[in-house]
Amino acid sequence: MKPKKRTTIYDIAEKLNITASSVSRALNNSNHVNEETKKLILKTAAELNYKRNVLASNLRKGQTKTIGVVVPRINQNFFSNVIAGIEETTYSKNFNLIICQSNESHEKEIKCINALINQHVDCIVISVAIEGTDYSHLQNVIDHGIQLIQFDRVADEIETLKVINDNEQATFEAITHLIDQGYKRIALLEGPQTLNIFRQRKEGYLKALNKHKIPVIDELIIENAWTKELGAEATRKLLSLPEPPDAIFASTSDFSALGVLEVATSMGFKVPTELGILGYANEPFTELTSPSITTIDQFSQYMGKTIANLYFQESENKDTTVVPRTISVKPKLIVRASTSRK
Amino acid sequence: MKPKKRTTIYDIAEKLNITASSVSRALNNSNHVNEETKKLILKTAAELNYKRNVLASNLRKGQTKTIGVVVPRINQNFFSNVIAGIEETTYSKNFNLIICQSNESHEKEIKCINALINQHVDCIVISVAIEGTDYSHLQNVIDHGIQLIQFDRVADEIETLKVINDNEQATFEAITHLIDQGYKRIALLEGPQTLNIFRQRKEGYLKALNKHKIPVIDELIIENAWTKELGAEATRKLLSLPEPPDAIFASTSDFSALGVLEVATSMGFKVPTELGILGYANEPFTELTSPSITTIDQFSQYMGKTIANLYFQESENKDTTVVPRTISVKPKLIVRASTSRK
DNA sequence: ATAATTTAAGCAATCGATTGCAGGTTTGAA
DNA sequence: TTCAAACCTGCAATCGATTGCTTAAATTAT
Repeated sequence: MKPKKRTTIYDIAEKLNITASSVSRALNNSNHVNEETKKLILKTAAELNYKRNVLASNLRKGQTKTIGVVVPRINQNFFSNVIAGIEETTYSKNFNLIICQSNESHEKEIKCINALINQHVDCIVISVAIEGTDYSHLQNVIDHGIQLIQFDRVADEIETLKVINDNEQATFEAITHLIDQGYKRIALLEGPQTLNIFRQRKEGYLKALNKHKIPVIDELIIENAWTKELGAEATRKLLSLPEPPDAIFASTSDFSALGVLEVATSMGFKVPTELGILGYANEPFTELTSPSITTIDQFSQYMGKTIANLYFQESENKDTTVVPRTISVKPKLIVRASTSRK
Repeated sequence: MKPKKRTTIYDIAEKLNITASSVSRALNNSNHVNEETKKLILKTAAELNYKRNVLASNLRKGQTKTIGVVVPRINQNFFSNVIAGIEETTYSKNFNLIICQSNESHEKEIKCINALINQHVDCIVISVAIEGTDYSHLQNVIDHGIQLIQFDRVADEIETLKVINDNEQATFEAITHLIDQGYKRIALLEGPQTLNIFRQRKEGYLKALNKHKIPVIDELIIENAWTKELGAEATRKLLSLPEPPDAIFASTSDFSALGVLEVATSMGFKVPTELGILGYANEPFTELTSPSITTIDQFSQYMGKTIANLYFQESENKDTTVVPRTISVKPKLIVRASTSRK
């Protein structure tokens, strides 16, 4: 690579026989520069193909106009939609986004966070990995004076702005729907209980059963079934029980629900008549399976926009300190064929 | 937000009564520092929760260890997989990724590129938007001495490193497969011919027909059918013809093929017996539709890794200038139910 | 015509880390 | 014992943009 020398404000200054200060002021549209010279500077800058060195600028200003986002997986529909939502707002505010994925690894999550702190981003938005129970790296973000916003999967004990789904309520409604459809033995595939979202979903499940006086059967609750493969495995076990369930709620994801559907089909269970299936997240594919899968939409893009707006609101009133608070978005049950037997 | 003062090397230096130079050297593990002091410095740095200011460091070094990626859409399977592939390599090399999406808008693509130039990224990886025919913004990247790597959708006239699919060959094989299955009137949904990939796919289509002496019928070639909606619309038109096609190749994407499938099904055409459907990109959902959709896999993650490796190879031999060249990855036909009628 | 004010532009320090050069000390070889 | 090599460490400049302060010039008010 040719080490092409880039144009700096000094080059422009030299060419016009003025100082870099004036060039800088002109480029920042300060009104402490003569209109004529300003025009001349702008014109020369364009001619020389000048591009501001943001490194220098940011170093001086102590602000990078950059938001870092850490998600478990970029290519999971929910997360990519949240990112799209964030981007919509940040783009209009001329902010940059640095996107990192933790791949569900705690160790990598920490590395990402540290990289973002090093980068002096103005804000970090995170949904934590499945792994890990220690969140001192998040505290560290705060200690460095960086605004932290958690979403979806949040560490309760770290007090920050949080944007979450009302998982419990959504699950409650979903299970109620299953009961309405006449399902009586409803199994739950649960995610790691270290994560708030999975605890809340379980809670919604239990409350719905309780309300309808349906007994909670331990063998119908399967831990850690949060991938397609684990969902499939769990289903194989469940459907081989002497008294198998007549519905399975894959509380962790639609991927898990997909695993359920495939195993159920291959084992000859008719969906939805003999087995109801309910997923979570409204991945696009849930519409395409046969039968299509009932699921819960999280308004992911809207969540992203909410997150970004929250940041800009807060950063505007610098004087007052940030009050940790939680914004809860109510998800929506999307009823499809896999649970419609009436 | 509290404007917490961050620890700098000067703070460490002051505390230990040495100079910042030594601290810097110790932190960079230079061997020009006494082992004992080095240890002491590292210990103190950890105690003070020191985080290197990459802005300052990069400014000084003129290198950011950051690669910028510009894609039309982050949440399209092909692109998110390429990104995942890139990330795998860059992560291991301790490089950062800044990901931008153009949303298929030329104007936004230019803004992204300029933002990345401002950020002084070391390399820009891009797959261009559907919109646009002027690629001076890419030339501009090169003029700023930034390594540019194009992939998939490339601007032929800009000489850079390129990583592409052999679209023509892949299409040729796909169409040959259709012919083998006995399809005779094969329609083509083509993408904007401004993009190389769509031109190549059309070329493969034409060559395959020619080779088998099948006449090319103009009314079976539909321009600009590159979204699900446009694919659906095109299909409605095609299947209403006096002599409708018996197969449709959605050369633009699986989304388009999905539109074809939905319309065909709703119009009562049996797939694959009465109508064969072929997509492009091997989106995960193609496996889930009924019938499942035959498509072409592009080894997207592998492409991503190839791109990143290419960059690191090139950056290692700084002395020699980069020779523009093209690496072609051969995609693979995935035969599924939607074209299997034998 | 002179003082007061406004406007324009320069000077120089600053952000934090890096690094070539130089000075000083220690070690080892002759 | 003397000199060279090896090893540490400090000094000061540098990366490029920004900005408070100052000075000079131009404009307005008195």
